[in-house]
Amino acid sequence: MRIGELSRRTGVPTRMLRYYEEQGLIASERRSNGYRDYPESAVAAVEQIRGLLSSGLTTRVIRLLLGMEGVEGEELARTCSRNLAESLAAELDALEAKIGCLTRSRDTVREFLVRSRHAEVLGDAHVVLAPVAAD
Amino acid sequence: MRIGELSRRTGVPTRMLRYYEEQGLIASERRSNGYRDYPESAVAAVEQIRGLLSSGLTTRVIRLLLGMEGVEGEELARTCSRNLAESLAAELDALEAKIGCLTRSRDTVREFLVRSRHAEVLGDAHVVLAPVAAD
DNA sequence: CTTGACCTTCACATAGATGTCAAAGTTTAG
DNA sequence: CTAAACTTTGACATCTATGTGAAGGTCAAG
Repeated sequence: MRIGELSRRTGVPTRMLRYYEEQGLIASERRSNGYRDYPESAVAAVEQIRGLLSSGLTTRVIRLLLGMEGVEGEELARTCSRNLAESLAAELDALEAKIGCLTRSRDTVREFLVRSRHAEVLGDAHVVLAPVAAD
Repeated sequence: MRIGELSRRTGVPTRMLRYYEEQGLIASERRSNGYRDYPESAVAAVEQIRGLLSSGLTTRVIRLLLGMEGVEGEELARTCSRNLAESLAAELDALEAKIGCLTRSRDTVREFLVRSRHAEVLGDAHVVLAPVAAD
């Protein structure tokens, strides 16, 4: 698909799609006329990138992460140097920290809303999932 | 404590501590000479702020979140307008999305490292916590 | 053939968090 | 008293992701 469609389907401006490509986060073929051509899978890829960016990861780190999806067996041992492994271990710790931090805040917000007399605004999922101990 | 100590204990530059105050994220008393004076609790507060910032939240949202910690009962009903509740519900969804996204990436990285012959770089926690199905 | 909706690259501007430095007051050690 | 180590405010720079617009090529519909 061309960039316009990818943009429509993901809600991401074309400007950003080109930027992500420049940063090595997504790839595209070129048609004879120079237009970019994306595979169907680009939609999911872009959505993931957006999620990670909005979670505070930089394009550099995201490139790192994307670089190791789908790598297996022989390939894996070859491409994963000791040094890369250490970088990744550090990133792993950073990810855990972020997850913990966001989770605590999520619980705070959820609880606040439940107790606020405005629980109506909560999607059904929340009220059911959080059997808050009675006051 | 004064700003220098808070900075040393949190690893956050004084420049940033003043910025967080300007953004309404932390508060401080002033000594007779004009120096800022922070309570012990500021250390934890700053650490939380750092975590949230590194997770992609803006100071605006963080201010929102911090504004509702420790609010209870009567106070709560009064301060939580319908409108605020809706903002918070939206933030809650955004938080869930980020958590999901980061969690998926964390699992990818962890699994990658486990399979990479470089599991040594993993803190003990990981290997134990993730009983990965054997190949 | 022209118009409108695409696409290309390139450049410049903005916003938010952060770095860095300057000028000046305060406090403590020597 | 003076020097060193704090503190204050304020200005200006930087980085990253993003907005915006210009100048021009491509293509399908009329």
